Amino acid sequence: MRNDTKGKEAKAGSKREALVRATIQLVNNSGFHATPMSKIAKLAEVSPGTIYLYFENKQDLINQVYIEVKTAFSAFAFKDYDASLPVAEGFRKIWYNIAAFKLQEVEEAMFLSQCDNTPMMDEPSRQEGLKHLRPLLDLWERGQAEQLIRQVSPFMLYAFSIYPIAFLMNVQQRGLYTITQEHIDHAYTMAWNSIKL
Amino acid sequence: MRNDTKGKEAKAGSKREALVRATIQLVNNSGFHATPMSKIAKLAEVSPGTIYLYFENKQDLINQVYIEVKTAFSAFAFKDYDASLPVAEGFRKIWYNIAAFKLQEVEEAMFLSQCDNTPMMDEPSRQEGLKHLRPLLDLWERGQAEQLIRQVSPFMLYAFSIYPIAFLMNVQQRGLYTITQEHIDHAYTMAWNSIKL
DNA sequence: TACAACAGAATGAACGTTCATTCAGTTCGT
DNA sequence: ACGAACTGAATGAACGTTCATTCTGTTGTA
Repeated sequence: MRNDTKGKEAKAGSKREALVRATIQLVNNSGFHATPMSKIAKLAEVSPGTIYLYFENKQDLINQVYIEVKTAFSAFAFKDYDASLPVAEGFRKIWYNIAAFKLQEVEEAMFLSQCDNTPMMDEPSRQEGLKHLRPLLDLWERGQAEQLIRQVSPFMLYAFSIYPIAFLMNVQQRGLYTITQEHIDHAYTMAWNSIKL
Repeated sequence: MRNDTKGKEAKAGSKREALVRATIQLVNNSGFHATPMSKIAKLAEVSPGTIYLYFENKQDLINQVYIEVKTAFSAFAFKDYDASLPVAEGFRKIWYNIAAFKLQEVEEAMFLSQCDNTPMMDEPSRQEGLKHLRPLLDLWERGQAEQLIRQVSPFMLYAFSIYPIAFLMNVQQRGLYTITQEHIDHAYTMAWNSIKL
């Protein structure tokens, strides 16, 4: 009768899922305030009114999508990571994970990048999203204690080792540049050189 | 109609100038699509209709402001720079200039950062703004020829040495972090370490 | 008087959100 | 087993508001 392609889980969440996907896609192409709810509804093949069954309003929609994507990002970033790894190896693992996320899950990564660089997100949600980075901060602290990593603020470490990946993803997405595995390896070296002692 | 070669520019241009300033300030706080023309007019102490004497429409307003700010940025970035300088010294000069711009002219820098990270700017204007970086690209090329700088794409060099500054400016602006001269010197070392051979 | 700069009200399109209604599926009395 | 009663997800037209842009009249100046 209905979509039997998946189990019962597909039924309850299907509309909401479609809305989340549509939101990510449209916000990427036009930005938050330039994408009307009507367009999101249309792309999700759902009536405008249905959005309000799952989300309080437009801001709540964005906030929920942001948290969801950020959570997926963190899961990806710390996959196979183990806090008992030596600092250099742990960082390498996390860095490559993040790079893989940004280059494979482009839609989600672009969405995060836009949320993090514009006033469309409210501060509480932004703070919420920041929490997920804890393991990386801990790793850095340990690296500093062991004299392997520069004694500078985590903001600085992030700015020079992680943030650049977002830029590369952006230019690649605009078609100005194509990133190969070799580029990624170079990028990793540059990232590590900037933060290592 | 504008650009009168007479000396009355201060008066003739005063409304336009006020509009440009107001646009920068409001777009920084709320983003492009969330700032109505009426608010821009109010902050500039001008009537909404008057905007259309100086700008074709909202998009044209943003484009013009973008180009103007980008031009100011470039002038700042290459102040006292001389292409005959040794590579390392030339890069240091430009890097410190850019850092100074981002930390002194916060409003303008934030505006650029937002334009460069969202779909609010159309591609032609973006290309136009990119041209101004030529001298830096030339410097990097020379550095690569002299085996001083890694053999990677300028995008990569930019991502790791310049782009991070924008991140630091952003967190400082959000009040999460305060940047001192010492931080800047550390940041410069990190930037240089990431791109040098 | 003539003309450009300007103000502010007016306009119409587009938006976020609501709500009366429909519809598919489940429950329950028989 | 069967259909009437019920449930809540889903719809989409409609509403009030906001916005970019235009229109009309006023002011200042030569």
